Amino acid sequence: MVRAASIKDVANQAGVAVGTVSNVLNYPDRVSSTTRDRVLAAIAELGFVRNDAARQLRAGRSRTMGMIVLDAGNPFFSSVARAAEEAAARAGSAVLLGNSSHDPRRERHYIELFEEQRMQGILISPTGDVSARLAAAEAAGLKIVLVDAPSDGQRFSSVAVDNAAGGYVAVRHLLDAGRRRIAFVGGNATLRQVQDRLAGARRAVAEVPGATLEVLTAADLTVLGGRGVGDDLRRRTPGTAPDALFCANDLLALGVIQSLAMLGGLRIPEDIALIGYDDIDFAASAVVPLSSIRQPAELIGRTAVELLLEQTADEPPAPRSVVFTPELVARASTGH
Amino acid sequence: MVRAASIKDVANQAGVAVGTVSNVLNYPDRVSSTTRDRVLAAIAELGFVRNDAARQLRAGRSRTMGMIVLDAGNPFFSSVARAAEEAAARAGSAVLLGNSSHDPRRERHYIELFEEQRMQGILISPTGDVSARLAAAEAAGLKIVLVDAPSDGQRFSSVAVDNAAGGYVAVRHLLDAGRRRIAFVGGNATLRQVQDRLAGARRAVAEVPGATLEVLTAADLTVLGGRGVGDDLRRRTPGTAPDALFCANDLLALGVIQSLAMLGGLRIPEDIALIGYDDIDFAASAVVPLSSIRQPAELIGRTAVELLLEQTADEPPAPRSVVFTPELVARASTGH
DNA sequence: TCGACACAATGAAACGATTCAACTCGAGAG
DNA sequence: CTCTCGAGTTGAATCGTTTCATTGTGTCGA
Repeated sequence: MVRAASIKDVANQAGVAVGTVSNVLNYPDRVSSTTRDRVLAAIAELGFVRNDAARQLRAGRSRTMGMIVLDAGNPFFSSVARAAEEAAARAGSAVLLGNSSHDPRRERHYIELFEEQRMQGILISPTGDVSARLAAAEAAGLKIVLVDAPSDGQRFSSVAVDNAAGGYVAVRHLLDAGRRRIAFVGGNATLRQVQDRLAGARRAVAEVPGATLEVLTAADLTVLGGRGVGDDLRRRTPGTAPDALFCANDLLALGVIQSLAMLGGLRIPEDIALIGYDDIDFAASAVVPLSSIRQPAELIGRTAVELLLEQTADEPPAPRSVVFTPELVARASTGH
Repeated sequence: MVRAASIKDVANQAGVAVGTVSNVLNYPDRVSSTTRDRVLAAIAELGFVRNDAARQLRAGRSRTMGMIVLDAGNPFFSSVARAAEEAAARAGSAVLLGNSSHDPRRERHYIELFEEQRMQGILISPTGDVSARLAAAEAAGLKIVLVDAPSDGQRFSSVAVDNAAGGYVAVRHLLDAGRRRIAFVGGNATLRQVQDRLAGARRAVAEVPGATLEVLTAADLTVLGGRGVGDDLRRRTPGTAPDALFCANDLLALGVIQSLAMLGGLRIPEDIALIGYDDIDFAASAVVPLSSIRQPAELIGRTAVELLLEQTADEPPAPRSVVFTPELVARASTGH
């Protein structure tokens, strides 16, 4: 096969004009059934597949949307992505996924890729402050929806979960269990979600006299990063370690559990209580079942697609921000 | 903004011909530095972004490749995908991800999407027998690499892990621990990987007189599916349950652990030993640290991209099949 | 002074689909 | 028999880029 069949080849084969073939593909009712059958037969015979680049060039825009997630390996994001794909498929659209891995360079790379491809829009969980870059993409006609991030001054639609509330609930839960020397385990400090969870945590601690909040930094927001923090804690002199840990996500918390519970030293929850964030499927099956803050991942993904499709209308409404409320799930790691 | 800036607008702005702008973008050395600077200034001023659809239309093919995975929520696949993305980025290419979720319809949808987009190629973990569909895509010029699946008669390049060997090693390990009433927990029976792991398991059982192999079916290859199997086992009359379980993947095994160890009844590994497959990060931090069969996910992803790039050469070599060997990781769930 | 040569820059053609004004052809009305 | 109408079909123009043969310009050697 030297060259893929084009619409022109189909037209020749069927003995009709190219415009007619195009009509068969896009407006079947405009074509008489005999002609239509002849064209469809030619298409089947030649194995013709429409060239989306050409269609897009003429149409000015693609029908697919791009999604950029912070960590495709995090079950929370894969749930969000999956729900988004399904919602898009139902609407006759498609989602293609890029994984920034918290790396602004890779994120930028995907934004540019999507912009070059003139995608319908971008669903993005930003690594940090990319609003300038996104504004440029929007100026080029892409619709932007921020996912799991608050709207940037109503410029873009967004779907988020109230991270400050989540952080507050998590630490409040630890305080209610009688813990006072709380530590927050975060990673990349520039990440908005993490900042907000920390802010909520601070607010909860401030309400209880005598309670303190220490901030620990993990290498990254992964199981491995959490294991590192756990290793550090085990090396502390007894009594100086916190009596409760609030981890910025479940992966971190699972890493801490791996380090503490398996390699010995501190016991969970007796010596140190632990709560994570996201309530991923693995949280319930950890060595010590992990308390967590549940976020409605599917709902987030679905809503993100809806917000984007809303913006693709001829007269798009003003950008909207949807905020969900997270929910405490108490398990053994905090004494339940 | 009515319309995104085109190369023609840039040419006007800079006072040069469109061909020159194109040269600045693609062959900067062909252009004098003064002209180049002028063009670059115009590009910056207009916020010009190359329209990839037009470029592709002219070039005949995209520079990005599509990847279709069976389950983006499975950490094994997300590791593979991530490694592939990185390898592609290093080669100046990009990977966009689609998630078939074991659904042949969604898989087909993505294949067609990639074909319409005239992607460079497709990296795919097929759900079942899609070789006819893939052959059509190949005839249209896409390069195909089968990922985590054996080659289909050398027609396509492929990168796989010897699943039969993995299944054999897993069950051999259970037998060596003195277990005799083995059960295999699989899901979708049409999945080649699962079939092969079962075949390896059968071979190991056949070598030991008195050993038996029962096959249990999970609703799907997820944590939830495993939990269902665990619930069934707990309801069996004592003594009729198997004394060892080989799960087709770690998600299943973790689900079984959730059901058995947490809700009580059978103890792991005393009453029932357990081994999974993939050795995902969460395996080590389970309630009972999970023995597993490790697959080199990063290596698989990287190799897949290499095989694809190999095929994009002007004179592509014959398709190659790379097969890796899995490795036993023994932990507490089998008595270590 | 002229020709040869390299280097820059030009601009028309091509890629494959969609769009749309124009055309054809019967059927039905007058 | 002519006119109108509308359904069906046609094919040229268009989208934004790349390619490449052609033209223009300046330098150098003879």
